[in-house]
Amino acid sequence: MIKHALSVTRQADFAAWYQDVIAEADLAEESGVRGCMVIKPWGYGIWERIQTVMDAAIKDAGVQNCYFPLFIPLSFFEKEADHVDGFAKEMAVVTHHRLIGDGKGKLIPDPEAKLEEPLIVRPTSETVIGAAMSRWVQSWRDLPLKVNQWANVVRWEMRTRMFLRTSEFLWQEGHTAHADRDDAMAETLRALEMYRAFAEDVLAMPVIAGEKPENERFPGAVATYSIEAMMQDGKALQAGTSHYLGTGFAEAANIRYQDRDGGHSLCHTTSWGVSTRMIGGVIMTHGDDDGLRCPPRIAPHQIVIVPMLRDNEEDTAILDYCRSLEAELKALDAFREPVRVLLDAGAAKAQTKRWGWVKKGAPVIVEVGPRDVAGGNVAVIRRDRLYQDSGKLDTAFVAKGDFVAGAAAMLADIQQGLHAEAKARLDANVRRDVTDLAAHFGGDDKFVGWAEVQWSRPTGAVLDGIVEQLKALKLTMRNTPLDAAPADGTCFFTGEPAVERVLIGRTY
RNA sequence: CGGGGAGUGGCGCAGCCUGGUAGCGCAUCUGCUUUGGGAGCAGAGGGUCGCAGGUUCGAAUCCUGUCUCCCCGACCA
Repeated sequence: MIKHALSVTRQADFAAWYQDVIAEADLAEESGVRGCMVIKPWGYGIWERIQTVMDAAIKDAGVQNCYFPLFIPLSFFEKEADHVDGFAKEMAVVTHHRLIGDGKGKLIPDPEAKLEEPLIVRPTSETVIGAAMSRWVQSWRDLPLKVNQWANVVRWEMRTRMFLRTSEFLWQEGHTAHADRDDAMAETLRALEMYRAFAEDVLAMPVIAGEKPENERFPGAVATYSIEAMMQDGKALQAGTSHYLGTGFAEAANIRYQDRDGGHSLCHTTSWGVSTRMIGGVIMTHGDDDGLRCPPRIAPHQIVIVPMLRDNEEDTAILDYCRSLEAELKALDAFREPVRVLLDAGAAKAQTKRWGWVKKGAPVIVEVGPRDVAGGNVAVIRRDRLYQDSGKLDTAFVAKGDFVAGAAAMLADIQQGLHAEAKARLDANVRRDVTDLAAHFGGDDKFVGWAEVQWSRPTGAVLDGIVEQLKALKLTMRNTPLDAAPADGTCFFTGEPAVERVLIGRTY
């Protein structure tokens, strides 16, 4: 019987387990402000890694970073009807700019200081960036225009969950303007592919990229694409979105250009984003009953050295040995970056530190005690295979030089192994033989995955009916995978000839 | 917004029904003994019980009001 580091298992209560991982791995905590969290150093360190790698990919695509205001005038939203319809229910509004005492020891908004026009705390920035684009785009020579910002946004969600849906969250939002549909659509799909590759290669999180059905589109978009990841409980997580916005936003913000022939045309715009939700995805993709398993590429520390200090004269020798090990490891590259090493020489007990790093999911933990120093060894624990078959902690005692020589390859192996494990789970849980959704999703299986069915892509009332039918089973359509096999049968819902395949499942 | 739960040392909780000025575990500090699967023993410090009223000789406990957070649901880029 293995003694695990967490008190709740995934099998027993997945939701409680998720919250326990966040607490035990020191990723984040409740802030006392409704739906908002404090992201702690380890959690924020993961976000910084996501930012670093994603930012490089964004810049590689010729997109430039900018920063736009947190506050957006209400009138900006009113210009695009679908957009405001989609967000109206969840917008935080600033109405006053000053407080006064109410005479009872409390502060209240000063009625004299009411804003003439309310300001919205941005839920997304299409409108304010569109206003800038209308100034910046004059000629066909100004296109394409591609900007991105790293920012916080606020959406007043009814129900929040740490990382997955918080009232305030951190993200990047890319916004581009193009001369025509083809160029804008190419950009939309480029961003989608960037996200797919990022999720797979960096987060080790396999995803399915596809187009969202009409009812799941971003408010105001002509087409919305997503990457969908499967969590260990079989639910889907929308981990990134990319939208082709057509000319609607360009019309609302008056983004026009003069073409080669002297005529004026509306731009075609796109927007795309990923957020701190990705961290929730990493937790539910790679976490186990001992906490998080952090993929090496986003681990703030890839290798943590834990000296077994005992407050005696041996400590100096142990620390010297650890420092030389740290220096050797830091000189290495893994994934074409310097290896990130932490020598945890703090005052806590060695065992406490070890289990702390296990729960945080540091990919490799290296323990160094007096016996290792004497023998020139290190004791290595891989987070992706913590236990021997016997249930004992799997600590490998190897020569220090051998460990250093193989460290980069070990990190690559862990990264690859985590991906393979998650990919196998995704593949095994997408079912293409489902004939009865109620039976499949209503059975005793605790963690049902997704069903892929053929459909005729109906619209309007027929689509609404399907959505209602799925809703009764707590199901939604995730996306129509871009790389699915061509349709060759009839629609699961209407019986008409099918045109494509669509994924169905429960979602976060 | 509907349903449920919770606000008591840093954290997690008990006490409340049957009022008598607060207790436990973890953490912290000190000492000694330990040390490669989360140490043991002894001792110490730290809270006036979300907030505001009320009842009472006396309120964490009873009453009224109020605020906040969490969970489930509805909703949702």
